[in-house]
Amino acid sequence: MARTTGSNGEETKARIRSCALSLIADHGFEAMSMRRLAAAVGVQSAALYRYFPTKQALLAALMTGHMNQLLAAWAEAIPGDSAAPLTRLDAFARFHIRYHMARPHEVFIAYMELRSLSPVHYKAVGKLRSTYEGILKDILTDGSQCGDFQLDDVHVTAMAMLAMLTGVTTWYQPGGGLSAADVEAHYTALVCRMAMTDFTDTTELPQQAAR
Amino acid sequence: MARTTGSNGEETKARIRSCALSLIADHGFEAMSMRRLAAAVGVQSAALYRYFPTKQALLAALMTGHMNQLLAAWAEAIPGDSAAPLTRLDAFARFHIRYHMARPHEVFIAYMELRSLSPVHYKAVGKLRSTYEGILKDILTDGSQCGDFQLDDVHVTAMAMLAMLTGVTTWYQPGGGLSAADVEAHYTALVCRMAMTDFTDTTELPQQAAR
Amino acid sequence: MARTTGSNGEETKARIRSCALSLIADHGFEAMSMRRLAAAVGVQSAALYRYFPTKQALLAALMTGHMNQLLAAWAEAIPGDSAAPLTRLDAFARFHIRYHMARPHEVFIAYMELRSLSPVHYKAVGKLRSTYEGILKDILTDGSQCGDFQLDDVHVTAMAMLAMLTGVTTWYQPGGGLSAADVEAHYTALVCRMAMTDFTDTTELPQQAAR
Amino acid sequence: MARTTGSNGEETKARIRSCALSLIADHGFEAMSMRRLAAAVGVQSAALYRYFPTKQALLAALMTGHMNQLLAAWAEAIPGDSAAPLTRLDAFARFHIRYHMARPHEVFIAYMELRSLSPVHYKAVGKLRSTYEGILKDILTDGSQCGDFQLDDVHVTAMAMLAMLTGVTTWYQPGGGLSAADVEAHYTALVCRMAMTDFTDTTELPQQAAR
DNA sequence: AATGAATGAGTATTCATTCAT
DNA sequence: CATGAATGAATACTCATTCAT
Repeated sequence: MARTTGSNGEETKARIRSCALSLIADHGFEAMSMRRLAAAVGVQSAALYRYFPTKQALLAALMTGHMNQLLAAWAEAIPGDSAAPLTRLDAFARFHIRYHMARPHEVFIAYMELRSLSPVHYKAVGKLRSTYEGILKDILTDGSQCGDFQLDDVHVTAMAMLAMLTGVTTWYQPGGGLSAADVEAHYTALVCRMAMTDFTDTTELPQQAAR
Repeated sequence: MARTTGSNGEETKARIRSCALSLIADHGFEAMSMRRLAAAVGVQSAALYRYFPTKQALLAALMTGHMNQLLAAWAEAIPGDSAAPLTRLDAFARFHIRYHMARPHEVFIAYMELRSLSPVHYKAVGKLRSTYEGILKDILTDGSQCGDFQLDDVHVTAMAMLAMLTGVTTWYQPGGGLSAADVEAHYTALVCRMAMTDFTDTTELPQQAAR
Repeated sequence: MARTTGSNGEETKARIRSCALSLIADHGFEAMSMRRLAAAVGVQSAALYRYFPTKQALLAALMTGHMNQLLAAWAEAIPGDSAAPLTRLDAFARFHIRYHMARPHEVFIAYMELRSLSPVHYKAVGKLRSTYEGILKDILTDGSQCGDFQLDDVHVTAMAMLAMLTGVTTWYQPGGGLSAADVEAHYTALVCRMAMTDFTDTTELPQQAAR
Repeated sequence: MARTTGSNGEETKARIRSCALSLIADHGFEAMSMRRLAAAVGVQSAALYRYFPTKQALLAALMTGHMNQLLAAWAEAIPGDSAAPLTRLDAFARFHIRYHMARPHEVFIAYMELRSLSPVHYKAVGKLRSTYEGILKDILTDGSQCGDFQLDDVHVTAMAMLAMLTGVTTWYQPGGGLSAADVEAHYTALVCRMAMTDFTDTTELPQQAAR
């Protein structure tokens, strides 16, 4: 036999992508076999190679796809460079949390499977990641320069904020006592506190408090 | 050949542990083959099985070992429950950052390979993890109750802080412009800001700022 | 390489079966490695798993296949329940000897590798075996009831006859002084003697003779 | 450590033998690992090699041991060459059944694991086996010559009798409706019938019966 | 557009055996 | 007399991938 009647290339490709996301999120990229993926999609494994030349290419497609969509989504949601830094920071935090909580599979994979990428793809995804980090760093730099924020180090603060925000996917389970909106509000508040400055430098505080 | 002259069980076991840490950190647990591990240790793969009955058992030993050492190290470093919450929070943050920056392999594995654990081991490690999280939560709760901290939600804040602190291992490279002491200071400051309250509730700020 | 030009699934499967029969008969099931089997068939070991999911499944297929063919062959050769018991017994003995001498490999395996079967398969094969034993027991029972045979115990006699008849494969080598037809005649005669009764009960004879 | 206090060579050797008999009977020789055997005995596997230089040697020891004991036991039980052939046949049958039913493990192994023997050991065991078969053949020959038995072929008859008698171990389970004495009586009767002649040649009977 | 048949390299694990102690 | 540490070869089985159809 050959072509299954009624089969359609685009549809199959989309099914492969979504099945792969589930399987990788559940078992990890290395642990997902092309056979299992094919079974989930409902084709023979040989058919997968019509759409993605290698397993690596599939992972790369998933990850760059995710990063590109993330950047595109931000471009749409963007409040503009002209707004006040705190407004922009708040918007960024809300956007990030909301976007990530809605796509736990993609996010998990984007962070966990970086090491499974071949050097070439790793570099490409790294670039997209840097672009995204740049958005936050620009906001922090602007706020720092105009005096709205007081930060020890823009880079460190940005990395800390992103780790914190992205970390939500590792513990949040919908259906518990907290709504997604609650989480979004709490995390956004924490991010803003981290940037705001109206309190004495904390590196001295403990000693004071210990007095 | 049989027993190598001068070979010693305890030593071999330690070498297996440390080689496994490197290899898993670099390639992931699934991607580390027992053959490659044996080669790194300098024995035949069959020899590994004298020390760890399965690959799973090796991972579990590594992870529970790490968590137990972490808890033991804290118990030693502990400033006592009687100190002021902010002092204790500061101490916790510094301890966590310092401990984790010194053991990037263990930390990476402890967070990345949870899913590779079998259910039984997963549960065991989960318990140890909760114990550690409990330390921070207790500090936050105490600070909240005595009014030193003002927090929206102890659990959310604790999770956010831990993700942020632990995240340092994903980007920090010694030898850049930042010293480990700088990073420790910055992160500790951020943690304290997240707990301190002497500025208006940020959930309202953005709207104000957007005016 | 991939698919060999002109390769055909059914053919490969048949070749696997027949090579497996030879190898198991020669070395035993446990001692036959899938590698050696693959080499005998002329494929890579991985190819075997397209046809039989496990080594166990291959053994089970061989053994149930043998038993089913044996039962089918009898159903075809059957002289009918209406014939005289002695006629039927003679027919059974001839059939059994002839069938077994023609398939020494299958027979040897069917008796020797029972213990290598997993419990599930063991039970299935056991059922088929009982069905076959039932054929002989029915003949003996009928002959006993109509007085043609005089038997101490139908079950014991049936077991004894089957062990005797099947045992031929352990020593008979074609090309010696005895033809297969001779063996068939001799064994059939022995079976009939075991069932016939026109001589004094032998359990008393030795004592008499010993007098 | 070295010698376990109180350990004794002869005792250990005997324990190895008896544990090996159980394990081989249960799982087969190939499936019994020296490790499992050592565990059953309560020593390290290396210790086994003090008593048997290889796994093969252990099997050979078990099998030649069994055959030698069998022959020795017959020599003791022997009723003498002067008795009447039927008496001697009866005695042989009773002896064989009794001896074999009492040692199912040894018997099972002696018949099932012949193929696991290396050529050298196979030949040695084969010789002992032939000696034992010779006992029966002599009885049959004597009975044939003096006219007490009428046999088509001494060799075929002997083989048939031995297969039949030995087969008892494959189905008899003590504790059912049949006592060991019953089985002995039934089998002995069958053997005697096979040798006795006072009924028309059975090879012609079926045709008659089919009339 | 997809299948059915196959490959070759790899997996974790187990084996009988050895030898320094 | 026996152990503890190790070996080297083997085991059943799985993998990503290929290619004729």
